[in-house]
Amino acid sequence: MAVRECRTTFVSGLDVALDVAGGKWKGLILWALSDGPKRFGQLRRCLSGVSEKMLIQHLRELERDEVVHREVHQAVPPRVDYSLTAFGATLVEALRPLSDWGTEHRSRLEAVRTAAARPAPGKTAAL
Amino acid sequence: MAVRECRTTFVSGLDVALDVAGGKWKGLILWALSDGPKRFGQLRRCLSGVSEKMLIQHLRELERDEVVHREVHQAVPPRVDYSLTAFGATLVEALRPLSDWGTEHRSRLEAVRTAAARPAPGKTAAL
DNA sequence: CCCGGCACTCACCTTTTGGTAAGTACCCCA
DNA sequence: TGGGGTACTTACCAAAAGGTGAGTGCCGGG
Repeated sequence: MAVRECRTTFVSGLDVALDVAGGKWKGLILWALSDGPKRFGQLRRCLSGVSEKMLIQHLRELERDEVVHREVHQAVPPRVDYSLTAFGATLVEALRPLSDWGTEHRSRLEAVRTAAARPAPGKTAAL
Repeated sequence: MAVRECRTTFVSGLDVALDVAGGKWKGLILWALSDGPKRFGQLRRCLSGVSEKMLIQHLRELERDEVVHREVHQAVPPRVDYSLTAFGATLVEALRPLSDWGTEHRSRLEAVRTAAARPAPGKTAAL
């Protein structure tokens, strides 16, 4: 009830976006698909380390959110193609600055965290 | 070993950035501080719903990553000011497009998810 | 004199997230 | 005949993230 200490408007935009793109593998999936449509098995091989369960789960969520399109080809061995929708492409674009930021500052962050992890390196921590 | 099915370069930029800004309240904290320095209690009131534990934990991580600055004023009632560093400001900028995207498409996403949540609205789901 | 606010810290618990491993149904190839 | 590839589903588990509530020391106000 105070005079307004802080801005509360907006706020949630980030939550919304991270709810869509915030899974462990979603960025990778989006990125892989921004290179062109891929089949399920292709994606699995691209995202080395991902389990089938997580890959499908994330793909289902991305499909529900209409950022990826799933197309089933009725064929002898099952064949499913995943691709970015136009909407998905806007998300990838919105993600890019953040990705660039991370790429640009990765080494700085690593250094800073390493330094923070060991309390007494050699010099006395002045304070 | 294949001819290269997909791009694996980069990738991690997003992971790095989300590791810094990806907590439940970090976006809110960053946003609140981008409006100007705040005291601990002020932040707590701004981010209604946050527990003290999470607020401190996130602030400590942001401080370690050098995106926020913590300044203790030796005073009769303890007084601590938190502010964005210049580095933190670059992160806020990188976050903005994503926040804008979320704000812009929130209602679309809500609609799509509501529709996906109820399998049979009125029409028989053919299949 | 006790209560509340300041800025925390700590122990414990629940929820969410991600991972493992197995099974399904079908087909081709050796 | 059976092993591998296709695209999944399911049950169970572990780890991480987040939340609750209490305690700390010091002070001013009612």
